Amino acid sequence: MPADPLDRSAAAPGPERAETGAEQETACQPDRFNRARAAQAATILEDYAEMIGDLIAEFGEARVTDIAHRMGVTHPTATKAVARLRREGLAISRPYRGIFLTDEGEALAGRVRARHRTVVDLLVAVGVPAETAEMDAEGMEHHVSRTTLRAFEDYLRQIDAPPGTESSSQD
Amino acid sequence: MPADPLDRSAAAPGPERAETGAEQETACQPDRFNRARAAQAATILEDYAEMIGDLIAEFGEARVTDIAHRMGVTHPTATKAVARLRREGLAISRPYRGIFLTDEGEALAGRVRARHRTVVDLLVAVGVPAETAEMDAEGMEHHVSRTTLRAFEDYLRQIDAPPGTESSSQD
DNA sequence: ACATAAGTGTAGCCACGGCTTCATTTCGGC
DNA sequence: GCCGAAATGAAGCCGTGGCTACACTTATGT
Ligand SMILES: [Mn+2]
Ligand SMILES: [Mn+2]
Ligand SMILES: [Mn+2]
Ligand SMILES: [Mn+2]
Repeated sequence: MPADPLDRSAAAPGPERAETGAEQETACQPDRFNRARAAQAATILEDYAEMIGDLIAEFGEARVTDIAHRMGVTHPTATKAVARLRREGLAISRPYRGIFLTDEGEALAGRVRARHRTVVDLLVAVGVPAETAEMDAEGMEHHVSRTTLRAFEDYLRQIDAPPGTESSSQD
Repeated sequence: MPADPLDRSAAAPGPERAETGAEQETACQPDRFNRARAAQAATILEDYAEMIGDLIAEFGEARVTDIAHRMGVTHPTATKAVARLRREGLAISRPYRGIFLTDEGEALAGRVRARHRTVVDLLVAVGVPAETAEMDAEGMEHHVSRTTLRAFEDYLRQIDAPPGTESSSQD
C-alpha cells in the first residue's frame, strides 16, 4: 500500500499542552463517556427502585411478576434485578414473598421519581408533546446531573412565575 | 418454613389487586422502557461513529488507538466496537489499517453530531452551565427522539429571535 | 382436601462491552 | 536494511441484562 499519505504526527492535537488556561479538549472527552457509562450502569437500579416504590404504593408490596410486567421483561430478568437491588442494600425480600425497599431504596425511589417528573415537565415546557416527553424522559433522566436538575427546576419555577411579576433578572 | 408471619393480604391497603382498568394505564409503561433500552443499544454505535467521523476530519483516518484513547477505553474494546460497526455496515477497515465510515456511517455520524449540539444548546438555553451541559448531553442525546429534537430546534430558534422583534409571537 | 393454576426460583443460554494478556504486524530511527 | 517500539489483532475473563425451560411453592376453586 502507498506509504500512508497521512501523517498524524503533524496534525496531532498538540505535542505541548498549554496548561492551566486551555483544557486539552480531547483530554476531558474520555471523562464525558465514562460519566455517561456510569449513569447507564445506575439506570437499571433507578428504574426498578422507582417501579417497586410505585407498586408498594399501589398494592402494599411489589411482586416479581408485576415488576416484570411493568418493566416489559420476563420474570427471571426482574428477579435478577431484584437480586442486584438486594446486593446494593436497596431492597429486601424473602423467597416467594413480596419485595420491599430499604430506607435507602425508598430514598432513591423518591429522588428518581421527582427527577423523572422534573425532566418531563421541562421537556413539555420547551414544547415537547406530553407523550413524547414521557417516552424520552425515561432514558434521559438517568443522565441528568444534580446541576442540570437544579437548572431545570429553576427554569420551571421561572416560567411558572406570573408574567406580570417581573423580578426576572434578579433572584 | 415457619408459617410466614407476613400475609400479603394484610399489608395491602386494597385487598383487591389491579382488577379494573389498572392494567390499562400501565400498559404503555413497558413500551417506554423498551424504547429506552433500544436507545441504549444504539448508544455505542452512535458515539463511536461520531468519534470516528471526528478523527477522519482531523487526521484523514481513524486509528483504533486514537478511538480508544478518546473514548476512554482500551484498544481491544475499541476494536470490538469497530467490528460491530462493520457488521452494521457503518464502517470499513482492513487489518492494521485505519477505520473509515461508509456513506451510511457518515450520515449517522452527521446526524449524531448535529443532535449532540442541539441538545447541548438547549441545555445551555435553559440555564445549564456549558461544561455540565456537555457532560450530560453525552448520555441524554441518545434518548432524544426526532420529535423532541425538532421541539428543541424550534425552541432554540424561537429564543434566538431578537427580543425586540416580536412579530412572531402574538401579543 | 386436593387438583390445578399462578407465582417464583434456578439453571443455563446469548450478546454486549468492559478488561488483561500475549502474538503479530507495521512504523520509524539509525 | 534492521531492530526496537508502537500499533493492531486475537483470545479469553468478567459482570450485566436480556431470554427460555424447567422445578418448585403458593394460591385458588371445587
Ligand atoms: Mn428511566
Ligand atoms: Mn423514570
Ligand atoms: Mn453520546
Ligand atoms: Mn455525543
